[in-house]
Amino acid sequence: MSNYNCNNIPRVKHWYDERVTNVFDDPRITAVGLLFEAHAGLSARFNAQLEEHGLSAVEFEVITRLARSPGNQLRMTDLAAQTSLSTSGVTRVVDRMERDGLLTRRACPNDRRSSYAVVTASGMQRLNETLPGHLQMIEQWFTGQLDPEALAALLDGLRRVRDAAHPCATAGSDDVSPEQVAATDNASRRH
Amino acid sequence: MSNYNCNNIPRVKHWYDERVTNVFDDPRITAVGLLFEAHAGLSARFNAQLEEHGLSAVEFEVITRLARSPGNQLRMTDLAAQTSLSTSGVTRVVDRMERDGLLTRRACPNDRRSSYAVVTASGMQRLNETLPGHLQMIEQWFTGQLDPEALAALLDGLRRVRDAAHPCATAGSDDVSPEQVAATDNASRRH
DNA sequence: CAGTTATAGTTGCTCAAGCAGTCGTTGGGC
DNA sequence: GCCCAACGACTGCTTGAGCAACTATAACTG
Repeated sequence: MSNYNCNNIPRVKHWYDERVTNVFDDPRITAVGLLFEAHAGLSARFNAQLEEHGLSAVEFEVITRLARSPGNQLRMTDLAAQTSLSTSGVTRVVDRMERDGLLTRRACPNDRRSSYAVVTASGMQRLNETLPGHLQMIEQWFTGQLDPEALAALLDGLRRVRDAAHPCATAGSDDVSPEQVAATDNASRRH
Repeated sequence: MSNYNCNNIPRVKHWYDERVTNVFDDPRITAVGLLFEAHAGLSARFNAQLEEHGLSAVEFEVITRLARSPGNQLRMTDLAAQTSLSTSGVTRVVDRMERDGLLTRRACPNDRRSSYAVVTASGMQRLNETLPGHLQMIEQWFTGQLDPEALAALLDGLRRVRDAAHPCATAGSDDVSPEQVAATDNASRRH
């Protein structure tokens, strides 16, 4: 669904305010629609594949960000910062993932307030099982859809939009971005 | 937050599997990161502006899709199809918006199972208050960030990705897309 | 060193959303 | 005309997430 007729609307005029009835053709609206739909479509594909491996998008992002960090670990707060989850959100994801054996908590030696979330061997294994398929999905539905120049142009445009609109990601390192894959939804509320 | 250091990780090797430690540089990952972060950034900006007018992203999408439909109304099911909300989700959003006076339900004359969600005058007014600012946001954070050719290239790329990845939107009409603005999150689960 | 303030993480509460089940309605096959 | 499958909307239940309050620790200030 979601296809359907998607409204072959005859663009009727209304007594209220006829601006409203025409405004929807605005190229700006179309542009946003494209970006958002591309995102939604990719999310859907990715989620399906991740689910095959028993991971939600958020979990995948969490485990990914941990795995790429030194020692396969990150303090809860830093994890929150990277995942665009709130700290309480992180507490709970880590709860679930710890329960599932993918992660463990480890006390931070120099700061007794902090604790690390650490990927377990089992978590690494899960990630290794999941990643190749994930990359393949990206290739199949995204990067592989365009020839190199078109892709470069697309990424270039995206980068500029990202740099403008994304309140943070720009700050820390310049091309940090890799794999917001999960964030996506939540991100909205916080920045 | 979410900036922070975003990990200036020295890309340590681990005994588990060194693939994992390098894989994160993969350009495919970066590509997805850009798209998702651009989306997240724009969502955040848009949400902030919508909130000023007392609308959530979902509500904005709902009212927008209704307003652009003949008679400013749509059957609940069709609305669900267009918004990438489940039908029960639509029931509830419409509940809330009806409570807030933005929408009304109207019985469908020829099919007693169906009912229409209709935008009220107050709802139209709210939309009219909200839209100009919204368009301005799009301009400011998205389309205005790129010169015309770059924008065209970006949109072209997005369209191809969208057409490939978005399970539906392609079906009904070909450029239906306008304003998934809200969807974005949910979409994932359904397609 | 004492007292204050800031930080890290967790927990209670609320809310939005989906799924699955329900009820009424419709339409097709006989 | 009767029966049964399909459909449209709604409701109960569960889940995931954020906010705000709370606790313990750390850091600062005098």
